[in-house]
Amino acid sequence: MKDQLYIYNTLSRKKELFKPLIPERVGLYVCGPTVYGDPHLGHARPAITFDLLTRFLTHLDYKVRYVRNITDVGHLENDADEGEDKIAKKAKLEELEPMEVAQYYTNRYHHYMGMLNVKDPSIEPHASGHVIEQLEVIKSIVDKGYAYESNGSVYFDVKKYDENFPYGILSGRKVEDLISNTRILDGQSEKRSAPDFALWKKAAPEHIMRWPSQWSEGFPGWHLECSAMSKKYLGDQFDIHGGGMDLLFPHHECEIAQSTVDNGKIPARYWMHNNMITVNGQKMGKSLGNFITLEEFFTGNNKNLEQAYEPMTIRFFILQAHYRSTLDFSNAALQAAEKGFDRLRQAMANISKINALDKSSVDIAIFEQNCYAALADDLNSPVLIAHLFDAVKTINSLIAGTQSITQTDLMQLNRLMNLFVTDILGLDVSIDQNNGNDDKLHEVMDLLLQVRNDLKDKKDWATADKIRNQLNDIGFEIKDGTTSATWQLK
RNA sequence: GGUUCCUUGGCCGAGCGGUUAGGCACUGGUCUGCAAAACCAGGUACGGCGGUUCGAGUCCGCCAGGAACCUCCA
Repeated sequence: MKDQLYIYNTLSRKKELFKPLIPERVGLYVCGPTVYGDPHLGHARPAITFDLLTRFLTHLDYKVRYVRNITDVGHLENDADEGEDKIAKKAKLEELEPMEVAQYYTNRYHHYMGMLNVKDPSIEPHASGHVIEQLEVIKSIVDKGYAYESNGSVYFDVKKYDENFPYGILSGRKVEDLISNTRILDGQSEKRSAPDFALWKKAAPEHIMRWPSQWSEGFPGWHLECSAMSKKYLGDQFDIHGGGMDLLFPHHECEIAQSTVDNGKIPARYWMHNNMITVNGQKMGKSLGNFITLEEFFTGNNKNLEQAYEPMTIRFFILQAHYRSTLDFSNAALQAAEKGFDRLRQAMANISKINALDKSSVDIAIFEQNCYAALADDLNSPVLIAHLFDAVKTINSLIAGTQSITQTDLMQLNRLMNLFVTDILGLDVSIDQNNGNDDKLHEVMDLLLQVRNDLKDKKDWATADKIRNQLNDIGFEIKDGTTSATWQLK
């Protein structure tokens, strides 16, 4: 199984067999959030995608070191020459220390990712805590002659790089095109050429986030933190680099250029990019202002939401699409996901009600094989889920008595459902908190249903229906069986 | 303008040359006092036009429409 995982590599634009540099170990670096705003649905996608990846790799017995950064410096707005740091800008706006802003949104990010059942990475380095490492990378690049100083700032020399290395191998861009297609250069530009990018930026007097360096008091450039921190925690070269497709260019391209000069090799061997979540076919994003925060999804407090959605509905919704496809948000799609997930969750709870027989009409081995094959095929979670729904049908049929299963197969079925649904897809199917874990409530409900049963025996349908309807209004779903009834909270 | 990619049934979404993806919704049946749930059954879609092939949503070309990136963005 381990030697059959195929991953789509953006570098080659092909699915490739995954082979780690060091057997049994995987080094994974994923671009995390810039903490200057509340986490929205778009942030959930890479978090869940790479959570699925680490869960699966871990299941395959790899020892995974998962590094996901927190960007709390850098990421200039507008043109580099007049850019303003996003965190600093927000801080000024809210009259806070920049670190207060970063801390606040970092906490929020952690909280909501936790609700989505996203496991913490092994290391979560902050850019602000790695300025020294970033300065070292700059020095290394300057020493090798691929960067130049200009007015206290340091820029990466893309033209020179392109003479000796393949600039654009990830995004397919050509330097000449970049030069000719860039808008008219700012007259005061400190850059020699349009595609050059800042490694170090001299701070304007009003700029509050600043560190000393041999060039100026300033701050590190956009793309540097990932080069510096991946090197520190994963080495000169590691296995997988992940992030959103919108980071492909220029961020990851620049990262490759920096690290290649610094270490003499491309930093990661497999580059994975998750696609965007869209709203009406358009990317959900901070700048477009069409994003819905996770808090809003969970409370329903947004004009575009018809209702609140549970975190697991959101997770299921995202996993129902392949990570490399765009996923269009709509209430209808989310409501469909909610119902589908509920059916899956219900079936999971019902496995315990199945009676084993001495013969199986179901083939568990094929089911298992199908599930693994789906995951091994570039993490095809929608196909995996399709197979899981086949199992749901099987479970329901077993309860309905139209199929049979042996004790051995039943245990295997139970194990596999838990493995794929809970452990690997990370879907929390527990319905405890939702089902009233109050013993007294159970007793009262049982009493009520017993009374109703007596009414039914007397053919007092009016009163029996009244009880059922009103319980329904309160939020209890009543399912009548042939002899007794069961209930659950909706 | 450049680079990359997408267009599948009522909706969401798989599919990588040849047999039903799956979910939601819908229709009929079974069960039920009636419902609900569940089970059984049902609808045959692939933007347009050419081409390759015994055979094409699936490969190639052209056209139409859309998206992402080329400024920060997951």
